[in-house]
Amino acid sequence: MATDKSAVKPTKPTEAELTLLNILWQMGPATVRQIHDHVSATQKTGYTTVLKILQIMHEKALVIRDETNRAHVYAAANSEMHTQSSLIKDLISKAFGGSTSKLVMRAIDESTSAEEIDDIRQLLNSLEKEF
Amino acid sequence: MATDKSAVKPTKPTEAELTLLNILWQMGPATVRQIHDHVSATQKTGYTTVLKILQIMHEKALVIRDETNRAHVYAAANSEMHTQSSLIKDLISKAFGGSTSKLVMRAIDESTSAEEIDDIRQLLNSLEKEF
DNA sequence: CAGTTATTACGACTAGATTCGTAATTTAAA
DNA sequence: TTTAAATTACGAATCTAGTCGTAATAACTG
Repeated sequence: MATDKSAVKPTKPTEAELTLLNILWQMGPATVRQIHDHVSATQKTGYTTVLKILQIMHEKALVIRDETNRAHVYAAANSEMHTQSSLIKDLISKAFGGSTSKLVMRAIDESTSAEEIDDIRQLLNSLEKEF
Repeated sequence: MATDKSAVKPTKPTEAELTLLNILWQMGPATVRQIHDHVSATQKTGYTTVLKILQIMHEKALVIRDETNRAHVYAAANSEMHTQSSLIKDLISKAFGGSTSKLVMRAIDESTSAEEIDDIRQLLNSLEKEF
């Protein structure tokens, strides 16, 4: 599988990358220091580890960075919504035979709160699809 | 309580492993030859590659195998439903902040067919009795 | 300016995933 | 029984992810 740098096809983030993206979506643009401080609250990860992953994410175009100042400022290249859609489509195709309804059936179980089910119902109602 | 090899927590299947699991769920128990023939229809993967992955999956307890005959017969250790639930829960926690409704919102878009949306509506309706 | 500190760059190392070639083994056939 | 074919076992090679140490660089302080 060739890695063509010119073909900027959106890469699927790895687990560590997704962790950092979640932080960036929450914080907005941030320096490595800020991101590391944030991630350190829950994990014991070295500063240079976070830096390295952000550099790789930059090569993959998962993040953009502002190099104006000494401390580069990183930001997610794509919106949380866009990335979530991409991830869920990937899972639907690889584990649910392309069936969205099958996925929803598996997603909802006894641990799903009544509030969440209500939210889903409202979403369905708002979809006035013509039959 | 010590870690018992027979009670190892099922690991998350990798992508290649998920491909083989999909085949096993569809075909039922099968030999390496049968599995390879099936996978060869869409990919050009060597016989020993499939064999090796199945052996690793066996070590991980993702599959069970019957060694009675010369050609071992492999079968998925867990049901498709169980594995799907596990995968979707993993994604919900890592990319959707634990919110099932958020996932469902992202899963449904313009490419979702009216039939699928209808299936989801019926699922929601069947849940209504429980509340 | 010199020394300290903060940050980035570079590369090494481990672990897991994926690939497949070759050897060993078993079964079947001639 | 000897040969051929099919299958499993083993291990090497490559690739990606994740980890972090150390060097280089830039900025700040006195």
